[in-house]
Amino acid sequence: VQRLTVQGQRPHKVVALVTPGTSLFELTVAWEIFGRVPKDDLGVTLYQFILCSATRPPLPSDVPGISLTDVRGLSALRGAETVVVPPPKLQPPEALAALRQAHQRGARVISLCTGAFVLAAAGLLDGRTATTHWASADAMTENYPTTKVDASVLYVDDGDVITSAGSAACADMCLHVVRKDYGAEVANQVARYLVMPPHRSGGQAQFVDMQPKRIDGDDLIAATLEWAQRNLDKPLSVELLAKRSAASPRTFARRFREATGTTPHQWVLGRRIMLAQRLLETTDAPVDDVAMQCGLGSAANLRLHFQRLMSTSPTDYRRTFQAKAG
DNA sequence: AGTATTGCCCGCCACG
DNA sequence: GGCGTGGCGGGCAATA
Repeated sequence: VQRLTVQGQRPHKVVALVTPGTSLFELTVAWEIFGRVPKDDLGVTLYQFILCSATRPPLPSDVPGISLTDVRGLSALRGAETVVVPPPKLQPPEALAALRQAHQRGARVISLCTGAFVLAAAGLLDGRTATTHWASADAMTENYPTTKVDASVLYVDDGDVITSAGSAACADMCLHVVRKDYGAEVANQVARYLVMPPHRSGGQAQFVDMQPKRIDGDDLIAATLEWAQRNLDKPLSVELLAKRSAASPRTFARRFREATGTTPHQWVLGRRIMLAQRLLETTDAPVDDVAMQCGLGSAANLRLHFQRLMSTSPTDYRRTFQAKAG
């Protein structure tokens, strides 16, 4: 099915399917990331965000005293490019039918937390991999045996259907969607504005991507990044990285920015500081040694960048961390 | 802390 | 003419 989004056609229409008792936390996370923040260079919003329901407003939410008033009917799903489904788990049959119809028409459907049960009830998760809140993972496996439930990840991207795990993971997933729609740079801007990490630290696979990997040159960049990550102590000039990616420095820098949202040098710098953090936390190595091991050359240089990115000095960072740990 | 030098990066343009 | 690439140079951040 062809995605309805056309390059350059803005804003992308996001419709949240709500019901009495809708969970405000997840709904407002989606609203912040899609509805409020993303803007292009001219300050124009990149998403249009509206609510619709099978029930006429006002709809009570899960928070006492707060209800939803500006809610349209199910027909609003007809123009949706993306449908957002927050908890609770249950929706009336006509909502399920409308959801199914929107999906068949080509809309992307994304669920937040236990909203995945609504997708499952509509049959959208049959034979697919999905995730939901860990506390409900067993219930989902029992009720929908053809769905493979992976409770260990933040979200599962199956292309036209994306599911996210509990509460805060919704933010990671929504950010992932922004990245897919408008690129890493816009996503990073949103993350920075909301003061959340652009991608959770840790490095291990925290989301499952069922989409076929792109086969173009981005794989070469990815491989180079991985290599650079493991060799942070060595000099990592743009020229060197470009050579490893079999591209000219200029082209490499361009592709790099498209893929990561930053420049090569800034990315390397960020990784080096992350490594310094780890070394400061887990070893007693002198600051000079830490600086050498993460490729920053000298303690003075490490201090400079550490201060700028972390707003503390390396020794202070180590002290507070060790005080907490010990 | 101040200075010199290196290297980055981004706009611009030519080329295929 | 559109599109992606590669090279150049000015301005400036990063390093020595």
